[in-house]
Amino acid sequence: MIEAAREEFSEQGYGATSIRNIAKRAGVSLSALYYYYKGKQELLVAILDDGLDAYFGACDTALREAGDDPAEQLEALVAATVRFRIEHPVKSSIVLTEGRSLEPEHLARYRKNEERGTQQFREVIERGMADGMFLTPYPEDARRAVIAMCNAIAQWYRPEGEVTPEELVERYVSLALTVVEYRPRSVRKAVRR
Amino acid sequence: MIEAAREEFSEQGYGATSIRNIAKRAGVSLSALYYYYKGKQELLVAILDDGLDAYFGACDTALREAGDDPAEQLEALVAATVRFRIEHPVKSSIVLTEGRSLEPEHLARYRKNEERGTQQFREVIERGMADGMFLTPYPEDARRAVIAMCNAIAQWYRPEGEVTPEELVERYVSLALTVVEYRPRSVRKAVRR
Amino acid sequence: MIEAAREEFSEQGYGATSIRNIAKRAGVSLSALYYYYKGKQELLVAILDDGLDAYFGACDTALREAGDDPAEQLEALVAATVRFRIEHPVKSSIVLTEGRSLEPEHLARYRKNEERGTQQFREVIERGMADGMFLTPYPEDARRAVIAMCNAIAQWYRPEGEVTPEELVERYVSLALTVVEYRPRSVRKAVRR
Amino acid sequence: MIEAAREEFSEQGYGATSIRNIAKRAGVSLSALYYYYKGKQELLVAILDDGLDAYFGACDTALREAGDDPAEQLEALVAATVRFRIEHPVKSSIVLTEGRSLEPEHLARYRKNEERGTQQFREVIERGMADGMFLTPYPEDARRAVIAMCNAIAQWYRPEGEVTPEELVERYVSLALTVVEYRPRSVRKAVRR
DNA sequence: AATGAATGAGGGTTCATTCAT
DNA sequence: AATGAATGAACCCTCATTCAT
Repeated sequence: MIEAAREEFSEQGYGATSIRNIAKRAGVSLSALYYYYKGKQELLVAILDDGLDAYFGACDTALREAGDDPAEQLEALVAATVRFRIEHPVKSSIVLTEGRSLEPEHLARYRKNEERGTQQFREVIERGMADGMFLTPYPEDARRAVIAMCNAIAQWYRPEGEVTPEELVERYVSLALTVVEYRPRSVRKAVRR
Repeated sequence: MIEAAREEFSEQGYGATSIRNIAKRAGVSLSALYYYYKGKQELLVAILDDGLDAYFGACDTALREAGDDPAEQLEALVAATVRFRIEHPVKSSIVLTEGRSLEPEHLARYRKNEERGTQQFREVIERGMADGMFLTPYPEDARRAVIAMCNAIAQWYRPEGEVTPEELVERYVSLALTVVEYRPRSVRKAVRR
Repeated sequence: MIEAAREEFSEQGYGATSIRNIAKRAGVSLSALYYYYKGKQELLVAILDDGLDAYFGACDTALREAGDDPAEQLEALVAATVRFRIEHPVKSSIVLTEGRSLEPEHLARYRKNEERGTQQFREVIERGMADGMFLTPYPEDARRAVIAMCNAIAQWYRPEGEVTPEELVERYVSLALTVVEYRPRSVRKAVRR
Repeated sequence: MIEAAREEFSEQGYGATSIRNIAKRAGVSLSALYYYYKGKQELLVAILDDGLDAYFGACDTALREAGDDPAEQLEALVAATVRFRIEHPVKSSIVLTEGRSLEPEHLARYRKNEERGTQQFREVIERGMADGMFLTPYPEDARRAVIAMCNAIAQWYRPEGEVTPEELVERYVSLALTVVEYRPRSVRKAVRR
């Protein structure tokens, strides 16, 4: 039911989706849908909440398993994000595009959650800068770049493609480290001499 | 009139936009709108066509002014894209999000145009790889990353911000070169020795 | 439960009242309501029946306590009606306005009951006319006037007002006697001479 | 169209009336109805406005044609009201019952208009009291009684009945004068002596 | 060149009611 | 005795579009 809504929203956008089609797709009666959700907007809220929770859950787990090292943490975040975009392209696309369809009362909470995602990356990158591991002259833009490239995966990735998910994760981790101009400690020492 | 449509489409999405609101926003009668455009879909087509034309025009000009050097050409493409996203955020957002709202008959042409944008970047990067100027191990993913980070600008850039457009162009050019792991000829020579 | 229904019907009218709101107001589940009443219409019937019974009960009691004198009986009827309208404005308003919402099968009985109320007044006034106590040239219209003015109380009376219920009863009794042009026996004798 | 709405509202009440039935009754398409009226509520407002205007227009005319004499003016008001209730029972019933269906934004204006009707009667009666022509001990209640009895006509009067409209007007004028205990000047003089 | 009037389809939502439990 | 789940019909309203003028 919520899955059906997710797909419809994702394919046509919130505004263009008819709640009747959602019901039809879910194989439920229109009224049944209204029995469980107060309306179209509440469906969207439920979907967005779920999407954000799932994503942040994955991020938290990844961060917990990573060490303190900023590079490791950035790797963890990127890997988690890439995996999430690959495994949940529908959830991803809704979270990434339908925030604007929220009515004011739910928008605030959503924006705060969104900001939380931003902050996660920002902190890691800032710590990497402080440690001298990330050398990018534009940390904020680098952060945006990393996030944007990971998010875009949801739009183009198809499981039929030749690249395995794990291979893709590896690539994006590598790309992200390149973007922030990561220099491992050993190299830095070598350079210093 | 078309400008009004652009703004409505951009704010609410094609599906959620009412043609009446477009007319109201444009200060025209509903019938007048139908006199100039056959319908909602044709408005979208006109807007998308115009958006793509403007963007590709800017790319072509930039490429023409750049030399043969792949690095220079990548710089030109990135600069043109960033400028376009900054100066035309509305046009950009529609082109980047409302392709899915096209009915089948117009979709094919649109997809081809989209592909043309992809191809532009791909060719430049491939030439840079061939020349040994770009060292990224993942040229396709690097290309996607560059495009994604440039496109994202349309979503977050606000003219009130502290960064001037030209400063931003410079940053993104720099980031893009980082992503493809650009090594200028002189450096390469130095390294070789 | 029935009280909740009464209030909802009275505030918004039968047609505009939702059975869900009744249940909510009564603090009962929707199904519970259906367990005790077969449906919306039956609720209305119960309410109307109760309203009519209560009113006619009050009238009967009043008439029984009054003597045979038509003036006394008219006083009794008016006093009973006024009191009922004051004390039961909600019951009153439903009985007075929602008869039209009855479906045909219940309408007949309701109309007969309504007629009974009419008849009560009519008989008393006719006897007063026969006795020469009531001199109004238009007994039927006088009857309608008396009933209408008493009924209207349910619409405007507010307990916060300055007039006490008993004072109001007295006034309306007086007004009713005026309407029928009551002349006590003694006066009549005096006039005859 | 508005006439159809009037009849539906009058027969079933605003809340129970379907806008589709109004359209059907008017022989118009549903959309056509919405082309001329913004919605159900606006239809009601238009109907109430029209009803009040028509009634007050009749009152004004009647008062203008009457002299300064309070008795004459009361006669004029009663006659106008009775005629209006007879000739426009549908308009009357809506104005008299559907005020409660107004949404807050229109309610204020309506209440003010309603009050204007009240005031008209009140002033005339007060002047009659001041002149010593009306002797009723309860002028406010007498006013309410007169208004209530006139208004009730809309509910019961049927043109097939035996009483002609003009005969009814005469009766109600007479009843009203009885209610306020009108004593013509000549009589009062006679009594004084 | 331009518009007011009109339409049928479909929008989201609520309804009174039933049924399995 | 009492309820949560479910339904189909109907609700008010807005939609994109057409057409006579």
